[in-house]
Amino acid sequence: MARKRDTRTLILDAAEALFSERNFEAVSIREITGKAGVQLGLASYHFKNKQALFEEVIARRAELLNQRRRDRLRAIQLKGDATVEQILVAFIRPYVEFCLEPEQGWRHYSRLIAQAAQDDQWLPTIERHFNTTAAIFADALYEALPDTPRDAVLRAFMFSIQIMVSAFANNRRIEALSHGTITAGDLEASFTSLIPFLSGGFAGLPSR
Amino acid sequence: MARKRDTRTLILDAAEALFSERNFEAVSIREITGKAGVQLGLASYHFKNKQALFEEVIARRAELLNQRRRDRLRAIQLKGDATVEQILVAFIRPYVEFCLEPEQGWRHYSRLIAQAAQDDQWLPTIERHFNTTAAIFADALYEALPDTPRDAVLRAFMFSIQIMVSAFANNRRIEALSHGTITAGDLEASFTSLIPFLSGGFAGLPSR
DNA sequence: GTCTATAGGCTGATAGAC
DNA sequence: GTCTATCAGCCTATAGAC
Repeated sequence: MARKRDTRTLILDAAEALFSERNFEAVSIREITGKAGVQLGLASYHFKNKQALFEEVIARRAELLNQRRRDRLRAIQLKGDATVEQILVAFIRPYVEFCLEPEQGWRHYSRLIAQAAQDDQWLPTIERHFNTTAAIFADALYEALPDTPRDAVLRAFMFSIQIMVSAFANNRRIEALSHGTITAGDLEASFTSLIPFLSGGFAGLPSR
Repeated sequence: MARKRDTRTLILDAAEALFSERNFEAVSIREITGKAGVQLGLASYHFKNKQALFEEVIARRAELLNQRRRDRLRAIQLKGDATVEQILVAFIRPYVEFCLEPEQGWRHYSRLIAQAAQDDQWLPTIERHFNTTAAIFADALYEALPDTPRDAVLRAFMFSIQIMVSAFANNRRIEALSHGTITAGDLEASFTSLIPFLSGGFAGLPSR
């Protein structure tokens, strides 16, 4: 018999799943607690209010992801000068690996991040959790591309983050345009296309 | 004295501006009619309901954008074989030019599209208005890259659309990471970085 | 920590006078 | 086409019993 997860976790999991499908405003607390199978009032008891619940969903997995990314970057840097491609893989591969876990949590999380990342309302939250590690990767890219202006490198890195985030958020528009040849949910295939595209993008930047 | 725009247009403009800042669900009809300076009931009179109003906001500018893009592509193709970079410019440049107009409408529109593009709820609407032209550009890219698998080209095109859309949606996260060196609202600078990055990305795709 | 009940407010949509 | 008034439903958040 599966051990009963505590109420807090039940609510967080349900919120994560629902917020990954729809906006913050489009999901009600009643819906979350309903899906979690707990009473309405418990959401307010465990997480002060709706906004704090959303932020806790973001916070719950952020540090684990950041840590995995930094570990991977450090491992590469210990072996010598890191290439742009290696740095990108260190940043993106953990995201894919977590999403590929049989449990659905990370997949929901990645979709949720995709929408939070472009909603001004959550910009402070996103920055608080992800900017420190993003800055470390930006520095690594500056080092790998000493002859490219920093602004150009940073812009390219932001482009990369945006594509990564949306590529793994199951954007289904590609299915119609490919007449069904491509499946949006095939994350390994997306990753395989993504890396050479991004590496090529950095290679295409003008030098100083 | 400025000629008074009709109520329909007032409502569409106000809705466009508000929906560009916040989600469909986060904006109320009262807020829209309030900003437009018209009575609440008029929104339902002119546009059956909230959903239809949102779709009309998307529809209003879509065909003009598509037409400009196709005209530009055709002009290039008449001069000989189009390069990947030329095709990308034909697709993206009209978007930038509209956004640079002094009137704010297109800027709001571009932000609105950025969020609608990744909300499953609006996928059918986005596909209805934009897939025909997107397919034309995909075909042009296939021709320009005959030795690259079509799936890879299409994926790269989708990456490009995603970056374009988010790059011009004023994502302000780059401002903190650049310590203020980069301004998110500088669309010309974004465009200047974007084109070589995307061209390089296509160049980095594996050949058959 | 959990449950019930409810307060208090805002929502989209409409009916009907002008 | 416009304006006023209102309905019925849903929302978040909380108070208080257990």
